[in-house]
Amino acid sequence: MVQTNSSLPSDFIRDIIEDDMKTNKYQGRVATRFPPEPNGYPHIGHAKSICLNFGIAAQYRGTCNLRMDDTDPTGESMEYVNAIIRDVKWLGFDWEERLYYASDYYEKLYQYALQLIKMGKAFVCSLSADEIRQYRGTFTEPGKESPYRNRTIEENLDLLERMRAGEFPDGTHVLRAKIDMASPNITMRDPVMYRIKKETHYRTGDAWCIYPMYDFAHCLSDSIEGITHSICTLEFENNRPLYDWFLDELEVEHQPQQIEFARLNLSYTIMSKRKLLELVERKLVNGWDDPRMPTISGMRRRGYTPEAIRSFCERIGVAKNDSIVDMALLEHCVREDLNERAPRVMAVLRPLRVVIDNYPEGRVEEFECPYHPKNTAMGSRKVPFSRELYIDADDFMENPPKKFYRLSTGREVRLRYGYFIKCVRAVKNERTGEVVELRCTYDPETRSGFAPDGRKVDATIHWVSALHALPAQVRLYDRLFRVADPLTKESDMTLSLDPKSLEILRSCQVEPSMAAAISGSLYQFERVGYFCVDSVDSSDKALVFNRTVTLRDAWAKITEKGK
RNA sequence: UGGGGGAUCGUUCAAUGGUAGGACAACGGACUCUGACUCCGUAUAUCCAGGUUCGAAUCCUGGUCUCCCAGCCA
Repeated sequence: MVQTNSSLPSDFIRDIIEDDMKTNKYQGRVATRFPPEPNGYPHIGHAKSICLNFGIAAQYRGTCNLRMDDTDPTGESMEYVNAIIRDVKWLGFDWEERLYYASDYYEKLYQYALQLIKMGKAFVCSLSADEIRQYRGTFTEPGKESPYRNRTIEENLDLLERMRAGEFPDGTHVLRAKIDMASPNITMRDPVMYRIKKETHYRTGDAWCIYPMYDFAHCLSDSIEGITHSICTLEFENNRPLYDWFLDELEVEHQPQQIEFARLNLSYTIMSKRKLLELVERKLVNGWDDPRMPTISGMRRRGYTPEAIRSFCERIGVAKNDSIVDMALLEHCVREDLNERAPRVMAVLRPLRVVIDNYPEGRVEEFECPYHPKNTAMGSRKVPFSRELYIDADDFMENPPKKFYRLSTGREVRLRYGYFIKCVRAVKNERTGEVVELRCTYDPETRSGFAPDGRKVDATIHWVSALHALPAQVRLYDRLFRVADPLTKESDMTLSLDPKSLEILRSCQVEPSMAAAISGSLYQFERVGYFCVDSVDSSDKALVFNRTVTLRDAWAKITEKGK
């Protein structure tokens, strides 16, 4: 059972379900489904739907099916099916043996179509796609009936069979429901049920050359599976009368109800599968699992956890308002989870050499450093200390502003889990003026991290021993887009991509305990952020880390304000 | 323009005729061997105009804004 909070969530959909339970509408049964089309990788928006559907099923002791809504061979593939299966599983949900495919219902759906024809409720239309569009009318004008609308049942039956048999080329005929060309709801103006597509389907191969449309296939698939609450997004609200129409006309024994909620939008990213595909195909990102992508696989590679994503999906709630959730909330959920579970280690991203003049050459000490400041159960590791160290270049300033209380010439700081050191001199590159090395002294009395004379330091900084540290590459990931809503107006999203969304640091130094780091494992680099071992490019010989998310940074806010 | 939805702190979700509340963000403070975590505190909202009512975010009337629909996509 997946439940991040102790309190059960409540929302308008769960209210409907509780009403249905009270009135015994489905004999107390709750059955949902998550119905992705396998034409792209699932993203965080899908995660919202997954958590909703599986969450509801678990809460009401019902079931949730995983169903591939694969009614259009164009763009669908097994690669996507596998990605979907992997990601839903990874998120922590279980459909048991109920993995279904709309394509498995093709024969049943075809029989339903025949039935509709026999009832005089469907007909084969031989208008071109263009003509159908023209006949459909507009928002303000009613449509015109197709001249083929009154074909006899026998003729329709014959034509549909021949469509199925492959006698006609693409686009020459479609099967349409006979409803009402004057309906103010355009969805009801004799909608297309089947089209001819002589394309190989990734599962059914060439067995079919006619494929059912969403509106026809979806409601019947739900009915076949005994779905009680068919939860979908807002844009299908217009389709609900049609969803019901097929089920009513065919007098199916089980009639599910469709309920619509607002899809997730997240600031600083995009959720359109088409646009995401475009980023991948144009190589503007490094594949579907690029850590900057809002895909589940991208977030996994970035170091986000299923727990964090589930917690996020619970917190954002479920409603019918169009909204854009602040990315900061997702990041908060990630930090909240990682703060608890990530072992602390020290890593220096932009190394600045420090020489401790009064520390004996060749001497090495080891400090016992806990992996977590509050959870002692996480244990500790030994970190070597020697005369030459690296600290982060950010932790030294030659002319520090008032509120900077890290290292500067003449100032003393504490090395995390180590000694107090004082900077006596900054060595500069004569040409560039850049500080290339710090000469410091240490106070041997401060080994515990405290001074016996009670003096205090303003800052504690992280470090690694130059002799013992391991080289590593660190990839600094940030939000993909510079603007909160990259798809506004007709603007090209490409222009909003943030070129700084990935910065690769190739000369980082991490403490030696990281030699054993396992692929995908998560760490907090103390005072810097959360990082994970890249699951694709990292190896024992060449460590590669991805920045999952920065730590909250009060200092960054201060410097930001100064600007 | 016809039809279908939606409007509550900066953002998001609640309040189902009876004190407008939570989370994130922001700001201030405490604590701190992580400028982290944690803790405490502060400010900020009912789209507008009428009406019903002892009492309206909620009910009624009229407006305004906004999203979705004219794929042989889902």
